Amino acid sequence: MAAKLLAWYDREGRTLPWRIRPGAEETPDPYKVWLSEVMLQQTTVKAVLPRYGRFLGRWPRVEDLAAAPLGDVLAEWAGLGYYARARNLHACARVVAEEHCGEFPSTEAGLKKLPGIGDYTAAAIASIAFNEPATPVDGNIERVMARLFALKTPLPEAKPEIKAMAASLTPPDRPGDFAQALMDLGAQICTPKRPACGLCPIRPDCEGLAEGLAEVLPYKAEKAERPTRLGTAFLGVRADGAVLLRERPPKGLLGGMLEVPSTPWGPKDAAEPLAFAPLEADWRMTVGLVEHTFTHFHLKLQVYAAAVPEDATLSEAAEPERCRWVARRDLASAALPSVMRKVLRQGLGE
DNA sequence: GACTCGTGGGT
DNA sequence: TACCCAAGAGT
Repeated sequence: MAAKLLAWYDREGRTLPWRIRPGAEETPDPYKVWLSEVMLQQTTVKAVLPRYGRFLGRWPRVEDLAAAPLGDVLAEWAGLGYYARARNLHACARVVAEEHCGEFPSTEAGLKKLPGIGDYTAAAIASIAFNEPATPVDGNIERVMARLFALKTPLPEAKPEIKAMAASLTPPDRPGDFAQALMDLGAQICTPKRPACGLCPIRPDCEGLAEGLAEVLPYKAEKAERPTRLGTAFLGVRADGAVLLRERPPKGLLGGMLEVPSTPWGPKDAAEPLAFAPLEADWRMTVGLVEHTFTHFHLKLQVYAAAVPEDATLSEAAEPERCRWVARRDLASAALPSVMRKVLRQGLGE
């Protein structure tokens, strides 16, 4: 099975900037493997491609990343989502630079001690960058294994079983290529919907296909429904065009990123939203409603706007020590998450 | 084990 | 439209 899959991978595998082509002389750079793996966590290859190049160009070595201010890293990450990844990436770079002389640990166990590196990423780096006999299991590999073995146990209950199956198939000589081959198979052939079984190199081995279940596996536990949260945001604009923004607390949702100041987001609107305004002004509801969907809730943000004088005093309710005026031309490169870019786009016109 | 934590694209 | 889903980690 592994041999057939590897032969397919050598022939049909994707060419990606962080990947060394099978058979090449070059040896993988653990820094690049790590960076790509963290960026790819729950994120599509398409979304990562342009960001990976920018990131690497700005911070070519782990020491460069370690020396950067966190705010710069968050700004570069803006729009990619799951911002704890960027915070952990930065923390991890500092640990590697300062405590490991700039060299990543080569074992799965050593890697897993680092911030932002969990089961999957530790096994991925160990196998891909260091040729260690580790078996990463991502969503693709879960799907491929569930189908290959016609596994009817639903996820996430099936995870230990799947890990054992994948480990039993991993060839000792090419663990990293095998993992990447499974991931490419999952991304290109063994897709979640309408898998291209006719093109699959391991079709004869697939018990799921034999049982007519390839398309419906893996089974999954039902997920909770998403509630809706409401809030009111205050877009203050100075005569020179600068916008009032605020840094969010360092952890939690959008931690460390910039936001348009707002009321807390709750199941109901604040009774007196204006009590949360960052300053006294003629707030008007001209912008309207901005809607955004996060992983586990929908947000409906009512946006007020006001022209603000140069000498306006920030109110204590807005926590002025976290506030700053940002020039219009600096917005593009600021640490603004997508939901806040949506607010600005709608509020500043376009 | 169950939550929290983003975003954009595909169906 | 309303889901589903993507090279998951931390608590």
